[in-house]
Amino acid sequence: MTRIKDVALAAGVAPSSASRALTGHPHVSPELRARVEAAALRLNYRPNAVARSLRSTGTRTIGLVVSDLLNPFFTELARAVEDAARQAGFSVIVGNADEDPAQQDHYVRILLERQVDGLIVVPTTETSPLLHEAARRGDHLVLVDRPAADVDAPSVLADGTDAITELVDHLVTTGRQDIAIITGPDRAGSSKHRLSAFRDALARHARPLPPARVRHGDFRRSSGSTELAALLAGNSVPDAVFVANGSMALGAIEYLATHRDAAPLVPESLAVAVFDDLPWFSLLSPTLTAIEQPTAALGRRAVEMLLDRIAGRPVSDERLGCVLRLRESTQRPRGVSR
Amino acid sequence: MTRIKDVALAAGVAPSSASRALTGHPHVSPELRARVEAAALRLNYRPNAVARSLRSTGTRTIGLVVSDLLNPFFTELARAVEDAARQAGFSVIVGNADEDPAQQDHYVRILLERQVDGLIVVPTTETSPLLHEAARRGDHLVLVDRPAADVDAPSVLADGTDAITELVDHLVTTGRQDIAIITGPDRAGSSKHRLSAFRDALARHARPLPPARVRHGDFRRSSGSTELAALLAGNSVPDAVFVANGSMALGAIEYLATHRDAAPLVPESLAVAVFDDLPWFSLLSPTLTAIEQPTAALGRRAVEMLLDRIAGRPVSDERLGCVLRLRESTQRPRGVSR
DNA sequence: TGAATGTGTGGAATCGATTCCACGGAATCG
DNA sequence: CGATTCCGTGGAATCGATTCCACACATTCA
Repeated sequence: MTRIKDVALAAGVAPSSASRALTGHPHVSPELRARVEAAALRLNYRPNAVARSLRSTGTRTIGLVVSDLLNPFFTELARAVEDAARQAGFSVIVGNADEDPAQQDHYVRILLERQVDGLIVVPTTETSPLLHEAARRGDHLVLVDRPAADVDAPSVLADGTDAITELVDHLVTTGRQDIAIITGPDRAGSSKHRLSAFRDALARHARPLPPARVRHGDFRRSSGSTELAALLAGNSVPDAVFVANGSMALGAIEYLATHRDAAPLVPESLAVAVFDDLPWFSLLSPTLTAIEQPTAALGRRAVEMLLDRIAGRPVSDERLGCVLRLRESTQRPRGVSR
Repeated sequence: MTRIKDVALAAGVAPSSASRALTGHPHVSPELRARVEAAALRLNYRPNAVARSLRSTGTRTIGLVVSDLLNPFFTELARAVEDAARQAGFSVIVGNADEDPAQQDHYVRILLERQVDGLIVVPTTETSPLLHEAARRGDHLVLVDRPAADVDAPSVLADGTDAITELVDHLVTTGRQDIAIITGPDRAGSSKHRLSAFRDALARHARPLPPARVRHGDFRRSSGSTELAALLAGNSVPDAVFVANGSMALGAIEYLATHRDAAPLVPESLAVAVFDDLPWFSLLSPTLTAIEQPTAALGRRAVEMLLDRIAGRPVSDERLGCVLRLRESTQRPRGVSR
C-alpha cells in the first residue's frame, strides 16, 4: 500500500508538507502542491481514513440505528438520512435493531466504539440506560420518530394528533359505532402516542375505548394479521379499525384478502385506516385511507439537527405535522346512510 | 475520554497487559485479567475501534453499495447483508448510488479509504474502471444482482432465465399476440440479461421482438409510468407487457389505475407480469403475476462469499434460481379461448 | 541437574496520517 | 532601518490501541 510517506518521498518533500498539500492547507506554495498532487496521482495514493481519524478528531461518519429496516417507513427514513449526510460530506453506518432493545444496544455500543461523530436513533424502547448514559457523556445524539423519556437528546417526531383526530371525527360522523385500534408495543413511544391521541379523539365524541378494542402488535407484518384476526374472532366485531403502522397494515390486508368469504366487507361493514401511507395503498380496491407522515423531512431534519449539535449550535425538539388521506376504505357506501 | 492507559494505571499494570487482558489473549493470569476487567468496568472504558484498526489490520466492517435503496428489492438485500454481517461480527456501511455511476464511484472510493475489509457492490454499470482497478489491486470484492464484465470479482446473481422462459411460454400459449417489455437501462447487466432471456424465449415460438416493443426505463418508479404510457400511445398496442423490476411495476400499475377509462383492461386485453415479486402484488385486483427472486439468499451468500474471500478461501460465481408466480394479471378470462 | 521450553509481564516500537513547533527568509510596518 | 509579522517548510510529537521483544521465573525433560 502506498502511504503518504511514499508520496512525500516521490515528490521530494517532507510528509508534513505532503499532508498539507493534499488536505488543502492554506500556506502551501502552488509549486509544491502541484508536485505532491502529481506524485499522489502517479502512485495512485489513497489516504487511510482510519489513520486520519485517529490523529484529527472526527470520522465524518454518523451512525443510524433504526428499529426495523424492512418497514418501508424506515427505509425511506434511512434513505433521506443517507442523502442528507452525503451532501454534508458524511457517511452513514446503519444498524438494524429489529425491534429488539438488546440489538439496539449492541449497535449503539459498536457505533460509539467506531467513534462516529454522531448518532441518530429510532429508539425501540422509551427508556434505555445505554442511550441515557451516552447522552449524559456528551455523545451527539438525535432521536427520531419515537420519543424516549429518560434520554436527554433532541428529537424529531411526526405529530399525528391532528390527523388522528380528523380521522376519528370522520369515522364517527360517517356512523361507525364500534371503533378499534391495532397499535404497537407499549414500550415504543410512538405506539403509546398514537393510542392516546386515538383515545382522546374518541373521548371528544363521548366514546370510550374498551380494552377489548385495543390490540397490541409488534409493528411487524405478521402481527397485523394476528391482531386483526383476534378482533374479528369475537361474537361482536368492530366496524372500524385503525392500524398504527404500515407493516401491520400489510398483514391486516393480507388477512382480509385470504379470508375474503368470512371477513367483513371493506368499507361496508368494516372501515380500515392506517397510520403511515405507502405508495401502493391507492392501488388497492378499495383504496386505503391513511395518514401520511413527512418521512423524508424527518430524516433530513434529524441530520441537520445532528450536525448543528456537532457544531455546538443550539438545537431544540421538533414536531412535524401529518396529513390525513381519506380514501375508499373508510367511506360509507352511497345510499347507506343511517 | 478514558483510554486503555488509564485502565492499566488503575489496575496497576502495563498498557500491554491491559490490552491482552481485554482482548482475551491466552497467556494472561486470571488474577490480572480480573483486576483489569474490574478497572475497565469501573472507569466505563470503551475501546477506540479506530486506534485498534490502525494497528491491527482489519476494521471488521464491510461496505455495501446498492444502486437504489428505495427499491424494496435492495432494501431486502441490504437487510439480509446486514443480518449476515452482524452474525459474523461485522458492521455494514451502506452507500446508495441512486443508479448513478458517479455516485457509485464516490462510495467505492470512500469505503476503500475507510479500510473496509471487503466490499459488496450492485454495479450500476457493466464496466467500471474504479471497480476494475480495485479488483486488480486485490481489494476484496463481491458483485451481487448484476454482473460486470470487466471486473475480476466473484458474483452472486439471480438467474431468471428459466422463469422468464416459463412466463413467455405461458403468455404465448394463452394466446397473447403482441408481447412487449419494459426493461432497465442498457448499462445494467441485469437489464440486458432479462431482455435477452425474454427475446430468446420469444424466439423459440418464432416470435420476433421488434424494437418498438422494447422500452428502456431507468429501473425507477416514474419510468414505469412513462414507458407504459409510451407503449399504449401508438395506434397498435401490445396485449402483454413484462416489466423488468418492481419499482417500475409500481409506476406502471399507477399509470393503469389513474387512466382506468382509457387504459386496456387487465388481464382481458393486457397481460402484466413483473420481474421481482413484492408482498402487495397479491393484494391487487387483479393479483399480479411475478417472478420471485431469492433476495435474502443473495444477500446472505454475498456476505459468505466475501468472508471466504477475506479468509483467503477460494470462491466461485453463483447463480440462484427464480420462481414464477402465476396470478390473475396474466390469466385469460374464462371462456375467452382462441 | 542442566538445558530446553513455556508462561506472565513490562517497555518500546508500530500503524499512517495530522499537527505542533521551530526556523529561515520575505514582507510589512512604524 | 530595525522590529515584527507572515509564509513555507521540515522534523518530531501525537492520536490510542496492538504487538514485538526481552526478561524473569516456573516447569518439563533427558
